Amino acid sequence: MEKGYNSRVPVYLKIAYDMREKILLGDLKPQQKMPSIRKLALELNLNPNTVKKAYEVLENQKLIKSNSTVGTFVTDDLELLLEERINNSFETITLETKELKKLGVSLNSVLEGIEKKWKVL
Amino acid sequence: MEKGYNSRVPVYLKIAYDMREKILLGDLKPQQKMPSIRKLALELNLNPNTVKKAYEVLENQKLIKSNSTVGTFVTDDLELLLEERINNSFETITLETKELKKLGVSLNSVLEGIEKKWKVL
Amino acid sequence: MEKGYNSRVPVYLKIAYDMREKILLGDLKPQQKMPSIRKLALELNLNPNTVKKAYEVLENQKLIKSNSTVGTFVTDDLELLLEERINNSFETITLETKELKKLGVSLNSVLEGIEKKWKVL
Amino acid sequence: MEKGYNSRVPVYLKIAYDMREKILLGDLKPQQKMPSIRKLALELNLNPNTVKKAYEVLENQKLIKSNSTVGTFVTDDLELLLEERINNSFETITLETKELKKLGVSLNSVLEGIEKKWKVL
DNA sequence: GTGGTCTAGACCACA
DNA sequence: GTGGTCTAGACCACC
Repeated sequence: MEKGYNSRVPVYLKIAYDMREKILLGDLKPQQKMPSIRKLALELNLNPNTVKKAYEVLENQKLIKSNSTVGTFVTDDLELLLEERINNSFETITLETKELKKLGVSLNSVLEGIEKKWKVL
Repeated sequence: MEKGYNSRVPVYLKIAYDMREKILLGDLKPQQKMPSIRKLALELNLNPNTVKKAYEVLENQKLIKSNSTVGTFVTDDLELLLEERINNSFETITLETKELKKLGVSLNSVLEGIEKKWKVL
Repeated sequence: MEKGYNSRVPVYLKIAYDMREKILLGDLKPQQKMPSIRKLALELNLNPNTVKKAYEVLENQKLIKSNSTVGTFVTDDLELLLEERINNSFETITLETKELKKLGVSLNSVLEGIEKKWKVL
Repeated sequence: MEKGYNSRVPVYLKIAYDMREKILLGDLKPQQKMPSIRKLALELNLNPNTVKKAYEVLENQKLIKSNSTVGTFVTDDLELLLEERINNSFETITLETKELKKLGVSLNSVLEGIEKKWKVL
């Protein structure tokens, strides 16, 4: 879909996404120190501001917490946070399901639709 | 200026929601004329501007179409519109499902969760 | 690995919460020895690591103090700690109140809202 | 409290705060166009990136929505958003109140504490 | 014209 | 060392 020069996902989002994966998969554990902005920038051959922006994204998602003069750390409330996320997702799904029911879609259609997509996800 | 603790959703949104229900349930049919803003305002004992705002919401959702000289009408593309809505809902559900999968929730948990809620909806 | 739809809060947090209650309510008194991790794990039919994690939470909150050779004890600074907690809560409430004022909520709405909830708490 | 060179609130937060005020007070209305990043930067004699950062803060708060190639606009869901904010604040206050009750604080102390602060806010 | 991204590099406070 | 802020200025895509 995209290639070369203009791979239209911003660099800072890719970094954020990668680090998010590492956190979710337990590669980076709660309370653990993240690589420092400068170091990661050097390593990835990027401007520190770009890395900073990635970290800001993760901080907005409460996955990490920055502490000036010390470093950046994976949140210690990770499990709680994930529970919250899961509940939120279920809530959204419930709302949309409600909508579908009102629009005349059957329960089976909904379940099948989800099941079919699940494997491809 | 002052919002009480129990004020919850603004009135104009409630009206929009109610009229939406009537349209989706076929109580108001495609191409049918909506009650005039003034009449509805009188009936509900509200400021016409509030009703106008509700109608604007519905028009943004393409459920109705305003024709300044003649009145307001339910869209004639209702079927198409509903299909679009259904697709949108499914898309949202797919996105959230993707999120849930990544967060470690099983397909069965998702399906069961939806099924359980469905009956109560 | 797998989180069911109804799993809600992780077990170790529940335990931490329960023990916290016991400490705050004076069921476990300052300087008193906490049940040993192994004993509590047996009693609750849980993995000792789960209990250990709960104790870590409480230690982070300075409610207990671990002494590797002797055991785990309720802090002796409990009074001071409670005062701190109360101040923190008041500070949070003040911040939120400030927000509410800016959003146009009246003092009476706030007070009434709190009073109403208080009885149900 | 602060003066001169080192007034320790970052410029971008001041801007965000000012614009937020304008939105909440209705000075900038829902769906209305915000001043463009470049124009505001010129006007305030700042680097566009600084203004951009301020706008990012507001966008994170869902108060505004950026639309490349067109401009930045006050959200059209403002009323709904504010309702949500109010409910959130009340929820937080309720949680903290619950905490205070458990810590042995009386209802009157809580109400008085809030009332005293309210005037100074 | 608009916002979005990214670099290069400065200075700050804190410890 | 750390993160936080800010400037200066480039290029991009979209319309």
